[in-house]
Amino acid sequence: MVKKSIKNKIESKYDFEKIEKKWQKKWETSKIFQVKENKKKKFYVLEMYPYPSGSGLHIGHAFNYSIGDIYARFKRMQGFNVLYPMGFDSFGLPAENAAIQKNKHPKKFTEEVIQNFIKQQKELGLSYDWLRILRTHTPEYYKWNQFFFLKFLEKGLVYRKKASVNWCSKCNTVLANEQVHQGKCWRHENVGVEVKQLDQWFIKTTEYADELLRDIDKLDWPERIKIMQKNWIGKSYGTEINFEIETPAHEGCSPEPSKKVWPIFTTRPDTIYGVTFMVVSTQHYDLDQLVSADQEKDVEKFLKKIKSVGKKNLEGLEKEGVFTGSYAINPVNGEKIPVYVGNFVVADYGSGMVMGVPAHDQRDFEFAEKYSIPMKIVIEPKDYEIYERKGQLAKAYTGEGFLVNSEEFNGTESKTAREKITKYLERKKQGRKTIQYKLKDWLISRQRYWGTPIPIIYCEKCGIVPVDEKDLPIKLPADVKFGKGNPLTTNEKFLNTKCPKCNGKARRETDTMDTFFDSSWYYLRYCDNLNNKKPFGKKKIDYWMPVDQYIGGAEHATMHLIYARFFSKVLRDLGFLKFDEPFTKLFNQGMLHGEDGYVMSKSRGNVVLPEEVSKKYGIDTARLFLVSIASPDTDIQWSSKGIEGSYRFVKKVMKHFGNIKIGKTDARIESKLNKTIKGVTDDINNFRYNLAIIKIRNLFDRIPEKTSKEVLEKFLLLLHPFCPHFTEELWQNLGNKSFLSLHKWPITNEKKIDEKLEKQEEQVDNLVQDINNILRIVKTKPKSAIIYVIPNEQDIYEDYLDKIQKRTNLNIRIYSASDKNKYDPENKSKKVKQGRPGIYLE
RNA sequence: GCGGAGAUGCCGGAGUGGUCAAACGGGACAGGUUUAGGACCUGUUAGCUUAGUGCUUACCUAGGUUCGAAUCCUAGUCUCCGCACCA
Repeated sequence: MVKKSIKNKIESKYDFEKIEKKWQKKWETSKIFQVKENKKKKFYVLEMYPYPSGSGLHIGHAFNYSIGDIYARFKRMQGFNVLYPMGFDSFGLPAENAAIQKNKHPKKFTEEVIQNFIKQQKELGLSYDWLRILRTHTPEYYKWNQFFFLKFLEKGLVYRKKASVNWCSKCNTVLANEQVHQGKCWRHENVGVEVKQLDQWFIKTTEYADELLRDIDKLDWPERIKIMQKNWIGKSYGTEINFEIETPAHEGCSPEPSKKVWPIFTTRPDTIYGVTFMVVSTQHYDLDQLVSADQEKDVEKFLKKIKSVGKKNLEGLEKEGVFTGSYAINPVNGEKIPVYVGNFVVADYGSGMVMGVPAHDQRDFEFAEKYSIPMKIVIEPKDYEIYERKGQLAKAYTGEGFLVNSEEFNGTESKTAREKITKYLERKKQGRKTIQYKLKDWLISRQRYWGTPIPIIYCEKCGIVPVDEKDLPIKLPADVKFGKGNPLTTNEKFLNTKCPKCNGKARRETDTMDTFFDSSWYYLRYCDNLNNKKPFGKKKIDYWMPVDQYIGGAEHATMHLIYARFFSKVLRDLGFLKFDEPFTKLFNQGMLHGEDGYVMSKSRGNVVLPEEVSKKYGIDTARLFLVSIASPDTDIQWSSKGIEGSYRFVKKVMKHFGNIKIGKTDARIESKLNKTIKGVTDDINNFRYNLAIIKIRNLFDRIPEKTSKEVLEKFLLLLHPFCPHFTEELWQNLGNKSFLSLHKWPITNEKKIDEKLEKQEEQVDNLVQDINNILRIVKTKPKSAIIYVIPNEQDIYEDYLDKIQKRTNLNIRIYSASDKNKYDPENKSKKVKQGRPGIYLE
């Protein structure tokens, strides 16, 4: 009882809990953050929507969302019509697994989690337009995934192909790459993951590779993300060369010896005379055709060995291979060279086969050395040293030089030879100039339940038939049995259907879509999320899109951000949109680490919950602190002591506004105010929130006890995006009836910025320092200070008299140096200079 | 291997040619206030030196450019991140 009353006494001055609840409620009931298209200029602020995980929000999320909310509030105050929505990426494997573990249906589980998320997000004071919420697991949303899939199919951007998947025989299901730990299933340590070939759906992202690459330069994105995307797309120029390959007769499949032309891709056609072998990937789907009867056993043995090693092994894997029994003919000189199958060739880059030039490629060199394949030098560098060592190659020479052992091309410089040889091959119809990308087509099939069903039907007569648009959505059946693999494959009700073409017996596709499909267009749906006739209305899209400011983590640099860009481009070509790029600007926030320096996680036990922080300091303080630690694009660390500093500031502001006296303003504070407005506006615009807050704090330190209402109001405006709740409260206390949230952002009045006045501040600081310096040195304990100033500076120091007294803890008297009646026992007035007064302490 | 980012005082972190012994916050220390604790206020926080001064050493290391470098260049060390046998 006693304790409680003390607590109340202390905290009665700043009851943040009450204030925050009050304003959150007011914002909600007044619907001020709900937006519609209008004549104002729009601004679309978007945070990457979260995956609703069971553990809820931690303070790191609060950091992420604060960054966006501050920006949205700022832009709103600047007069833009701001679209700032939130939604949930609610399909996906983790939900399915979590649901299975907790024996709860994924839908129920997910929706409960989302409810909790929303509650937590609302408590952070985020200014979302909650009417625009979307959840990807609802048929209202995923219907359009299916719709777009069909559109893509129509346009020829979808195809079906065999591809390898990770398969656990115990789980009886496909595993995601993250679920494969060192070649074993994540749940069954002793079950090796098999690589199975399954028919899978692909989207032709590669069709847009070139445009995706080209348009990167248009984007106002962090440079490193752009570079990552460029590398990911990986464009390289080279030559495609046709090698004829002879495979000896093979009883059963091919009784006659077969001849087949294989194209290979190389960036170094200048080394073609140095080819001494060929290597095909172990994963190549046509590998069988190359293997002769004699070599069949060896190859099989080798393939088995490779598979048991596991797909993704650590670096430094030794290059290995075996002879296939086939020979290739070098198109330039007719040489017959052996074809190997090797573990170091990537199956889906180029044609899955490479020409081996051991003298001029390090990988080929290692392979040739191991299997004693001859090496032929065809490029000689300008300095001959490399080759004179022991008469043998120590390593491949991969640089430029002049051609040797290359018949008519001898003596040509390697760079020109690339052109010449390519042209030569083109003339002989044995090759052509070409471009290769590292970017691969997008495999969207997931053999899992919790995702969008792929709208395809397999008819016994007609084969693969797309679902009719009018039959969408193909709903995910609710009543399913979990346990063994994808429950859709055993759900007869779902499986059995009729062929839309012939009305005959047919089965549904049981694969669902990769959730990156969902996230590739969700930003469009926000613009018109309640539309049940179309994915979105054209007018609305034209008004709101593209997203002006996208905010999210760098971990999405290559996946989501490429898919979304691709999707937009396709939709543009399908006539749905008019723009090329969905996200004009991108900001990558840093990661918030726990107090121990590690990433926040439950298992580490370093998770800080926003509720806890809120309870102790209020969410305004938490927001302020999170963005003042450092620039928001760097990784930051939570500090339970650091937040005290922000709390102190907030309390100081509350206290100051608790006993203000409205009076006149003066040039000094006006200058400081306008300088601050200018700086803060610029800082927020560029996400330098930490610097903006420093400027705001500096301004606050200069606000006198008695000042104009306008100064106080402008201060609140500047602070509002960071601390929306208590600033609203103080705004109201000043007698305002309207929302601060809707008030216009202050505009800098350049005329009022006076550098002279700013300099005077510095002079005063210097004086205080000087006095304190003397105080430190002097052995006596002076009680007062006499200051001698040049006559025209007298006013400056008198203005600051109170402050100087406070900061030095002395009585201060000021005399003009020219004053004849001044008290000056030690003649210190002699020391007076411009901007530097004389000081006498006693 | 390739590509990217970075290294600042006790800590976090600004600063990217002079206005820098270097913003701001935290911590520590000192003083004030207070019945006490807390809270609050003020100051100090590289070293020496001085009634408010001056000097030296300082922004990863070693060189260099410059009248002048935390900031630019060269080399190196370390840290973090992305891709990874892409022919």
